[in-house]
Amino acid sequence: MTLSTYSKEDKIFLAVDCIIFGFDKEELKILLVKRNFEPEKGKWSLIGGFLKQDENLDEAATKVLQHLTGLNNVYMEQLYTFSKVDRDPADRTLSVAYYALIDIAQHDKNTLNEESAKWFSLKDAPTLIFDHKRMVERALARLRRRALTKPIGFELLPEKFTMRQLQKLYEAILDKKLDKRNFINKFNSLDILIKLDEKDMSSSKKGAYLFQFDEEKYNSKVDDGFSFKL
Amino acid sequence: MTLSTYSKEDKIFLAVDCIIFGFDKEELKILLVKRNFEPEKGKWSLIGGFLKQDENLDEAATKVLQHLTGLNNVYMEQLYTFSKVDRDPADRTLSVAYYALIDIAQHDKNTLNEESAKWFSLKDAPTLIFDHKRMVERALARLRRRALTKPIGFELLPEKFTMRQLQKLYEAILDKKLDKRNFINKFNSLDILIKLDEKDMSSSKKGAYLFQFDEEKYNSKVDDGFSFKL
DNA sequence: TAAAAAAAGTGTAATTTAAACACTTGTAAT
DNA sequence: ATTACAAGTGTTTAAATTACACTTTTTTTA
Repeated sequence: MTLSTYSKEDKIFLAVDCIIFGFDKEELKILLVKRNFEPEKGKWSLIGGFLKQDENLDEAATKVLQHLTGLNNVYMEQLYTFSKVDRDPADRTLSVAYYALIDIAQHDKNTLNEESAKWFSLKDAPTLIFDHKRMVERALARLRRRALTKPIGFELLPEKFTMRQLQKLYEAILDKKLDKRNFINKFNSLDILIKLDEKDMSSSKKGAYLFQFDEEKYNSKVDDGFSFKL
Repeated sequence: MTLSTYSKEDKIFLAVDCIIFGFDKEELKILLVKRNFEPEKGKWSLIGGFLKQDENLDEAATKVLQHLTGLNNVYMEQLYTFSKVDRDPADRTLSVAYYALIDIAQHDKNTLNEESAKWFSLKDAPTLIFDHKRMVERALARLRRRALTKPIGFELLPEKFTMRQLQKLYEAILDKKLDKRNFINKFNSLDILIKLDEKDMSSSKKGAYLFQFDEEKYNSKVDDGFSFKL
């Protein structure tokens, strides 16, 4: 076994691109950047980076996220690897797409200085470079499936949220109206939320109770065979 | 835009590895090969190959499958990209895993000469090189999910099959016993099978009617909003 | 200060879907 | 003619999902 074991094979550039989802009151948004290098400089793009020889993909994606948002501990999942030969006109490059869910509010403070990054609602996002549009579509499809089977919605909300906010979130993800009572009954039956004594007064005179995801309880229920299913 | 646009970035070897599933009467099997090059020469491995500069991943995976099984038009799906830095001791290599479903019977004829390839039932598969075991686990998990929401089971069966064979297949995939009547009722209600006038006499004196997947009907139902759900 | 407005909060009945369950039929072998 | 073996076939019960409307709380305004 020598250093040249695979020396007859091709080596290829590997990019990591992130679809960063946020949620803002009523709708899903994605975070895009104005590309500041060629090719396609100045066009809107997913945020990305290249994979280094000495890091794995999760690390590369984490780095990209950390760099743009200043956030660590972000929910993140590998999505798909895009490999069309001419997807990047500059050079042969594969891209491994990741998607991430962040609490848009937490992020806002940090990013205001980032001139080149901007949140777009999914509906009116600009034209994206390369195959990034396909990446977003695939990410959205994955998010929809995942949201029904894993409690990942909370990643998009502040730690404390009202049932109404939670419902609006799911309505945005699934792109359909849900029945208020059925939604609440469903979540109550799952029994993974903590009802706080605090109320959110920002959206009504009466105020709405705040809830929190009880991750510990969720985990122990999972250990006992429970599985989240909306 | 010059040829050296990305010249400061690293290039990396990219492998494609295939988890090939087959079904043999009662159980799921995977096709493995004895690796005939270093490192780990002589050990059991998934079948794989390297990605060339001028092909995309699907093409590379198709080539791998075609080469080993002699089959074209195989059901195949990209699974996940494995990137641990030291996953291949010989050199830094990423591997994009694909899984494929083939009719084991169709394949048998072609592969008998292939000395180094062998079918193993999932339970008693040998130790695999690198991270191939994880790949198989992930493929199996994906197959289980997929089989419940897409009519892909048929890819593992001959064109004509009995309801009992179909049931055994799903039992193998899901690793649990199913009720005969409920299973048949379910498939009948989906209304995507053609009942033939032929019988299979190989497993009983009475003989069992053969069925066929009606792909055309399925597709047109999908166009009308139908979705397969077992 | 009574009425209107605005969002929060709450339960039940109807429908649909999934699960449990056992006997009869047809044919070859003895 | 009897036995053995897998094929084939419906109904009942339970569980999950869906549809649906009024009351509460508090502020604003007439």
